[in-house]
Amino acid sequence: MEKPLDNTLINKETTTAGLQAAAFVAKALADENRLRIILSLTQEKKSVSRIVEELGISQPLASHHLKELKRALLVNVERSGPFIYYELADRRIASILADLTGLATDLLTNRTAF
Amino acid sequence: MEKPLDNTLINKETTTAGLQAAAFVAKALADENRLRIILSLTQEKKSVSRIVEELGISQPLASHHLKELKRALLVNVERSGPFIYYELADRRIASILADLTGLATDLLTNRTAF
DNA sequence: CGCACATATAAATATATATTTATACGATGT
DNA sequence: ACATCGTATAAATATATATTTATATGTGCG
Repeated sequence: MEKPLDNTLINKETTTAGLQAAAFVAKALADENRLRIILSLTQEKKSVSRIVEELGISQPLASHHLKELKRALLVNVERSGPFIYYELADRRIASILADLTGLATDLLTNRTAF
Repeated sequence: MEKPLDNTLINKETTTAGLQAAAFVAKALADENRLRIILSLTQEKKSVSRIVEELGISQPLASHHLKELKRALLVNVERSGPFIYYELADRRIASILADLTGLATDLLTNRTAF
């Protein structure tokens, strides 16, 4: 009997598909307003109007960025009466954002690990 | 005596500057070719021609993406004779790429943590 | 010096993306 | 049914970015 391949043990990040997926998601992270939305959704699920007032951006702009986040599968959407609530689709999103912010902050202040 | 503020204890990712920095770096991650370069540089520092042959992209294209990575402070550059070597500027870059790829792969295959 | 190689830059093009303004859609209450 | 609120979509514009092709710069060697 041959040992069956276990996909979870094949380095995901080495594959073309993996990097393609990563780039796809990274594009959704490559905008400050979307990062602000993600950070805001870290606390709890929120309606569009709530996000609009918290971030101080126009409603269509918020709507557009939420659409992008949804396209990248980073948020889930749920309707409740007239409100539409957005929530993060995965806990790791907040964690990756924190890591990214830590790295970026250090890079921009000359503090590097190597 | 007042307790002095310790910046390392103020959540970096909550500040506007932090998110700005994160978006700036995320932009550099938002391209598959650049992610392939980063992944390739995870192993060791490499010359442009080496990257070109490993990735199978044109030399000017590699040069352009390397310039972007440098602009985002993700790589350091070093000249040795006619060769120019690029290396990752920080160990966390590879780790964040791995996390991102893991998340993205799971999102695109419907496997979510929440 | 002149040639070959490694890399960068320039120019041209195509495509994508962010933002604003205006409008449409959908749900609720009267 | 109508008015209103919450949200989405459309259209217009501006800006950025990826890629290709052509050319320049820089280094080392005969």
